[in-house]
Amino acid sequence: MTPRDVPRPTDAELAILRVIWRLGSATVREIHDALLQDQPKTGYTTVLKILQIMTDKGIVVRDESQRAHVYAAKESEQSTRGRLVRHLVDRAFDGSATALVMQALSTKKASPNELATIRAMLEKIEGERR
Amino acid sequence: MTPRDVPRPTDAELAILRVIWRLGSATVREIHDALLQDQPKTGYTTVLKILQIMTDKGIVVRDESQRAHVYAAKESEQSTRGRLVRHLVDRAFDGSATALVMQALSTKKASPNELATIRAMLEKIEGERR
DNA sequence: TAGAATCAACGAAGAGTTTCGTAGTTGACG
DNA sequence: CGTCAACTACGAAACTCTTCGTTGATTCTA
Repeated sequence: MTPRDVPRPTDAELAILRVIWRLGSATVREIHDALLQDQPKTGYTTVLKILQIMTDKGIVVRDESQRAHVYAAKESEQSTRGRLVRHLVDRAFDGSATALVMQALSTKKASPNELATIRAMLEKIEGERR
Repeated sequence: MTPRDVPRPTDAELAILRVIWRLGSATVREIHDALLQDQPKTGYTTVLKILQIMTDKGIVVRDESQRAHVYAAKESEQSTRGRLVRHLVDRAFDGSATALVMQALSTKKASPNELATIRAMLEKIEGERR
């Protein structure tokens, strides 16, 4: 029940997770095909193996009712992203999420639209504060 | 000259790097002592070994003029943080730094002071845009 | 129904990470 | 000058990650 015991996904696992999140759930074949659209050519059995490992780790759940097993993510994309951010903040930003935000803002240029989104988020937070 | 060939630091390497950044430069003994202040008890030779590996990787440079070698970071904290953020953005946020900013803002509560800092950064970016 | 295609499972190899014990060297000091 | 402390170097062990070949079972199809 606690998402704490789900380990952070590795890079290869995260690439697979992103496909699953996008599709909702998927078979090995579907994931493999989706990954082929991107740069790296990953073998079918490699994807299968990683999914089996992820099942052992509890990162995904497997529906075996069909011959082609269907995999789904156990944790939401939002929640996983949160854990990854928290880990980076702790490892490299002395626990300061603000420092990471500053870094991210200065690194990449955001569109006016995105800036407005961030601004709205700031106001929402400030609104909750008072 | 290009910072591109410097690999991203691993977790253990990053812990050491943070000490070096804080002190400017340091010997193995100084780093080891500093790390003992934190939770994990790491052996002296472990720290030494990782520093040797980091030297091979080009993450740090070593001054061997003294018996106790003095290590310094090759890349600034700012620059390394930038690379770590970029990596996470690419891996987990579809390349959208804004999405990561939103995630970081919603995850952690920032103080009014920090919010003001972020707001100032936003205005600076918007100022540059026009 | 026989052969082809598809699938999961398994094992193993190779690379990278982290840990630390041991050995050998250098310098300080009584 | 001999001993002790501090230091670097080396290598190995344990572990994880990633990759893929092989095997055997199931399903499709000509």
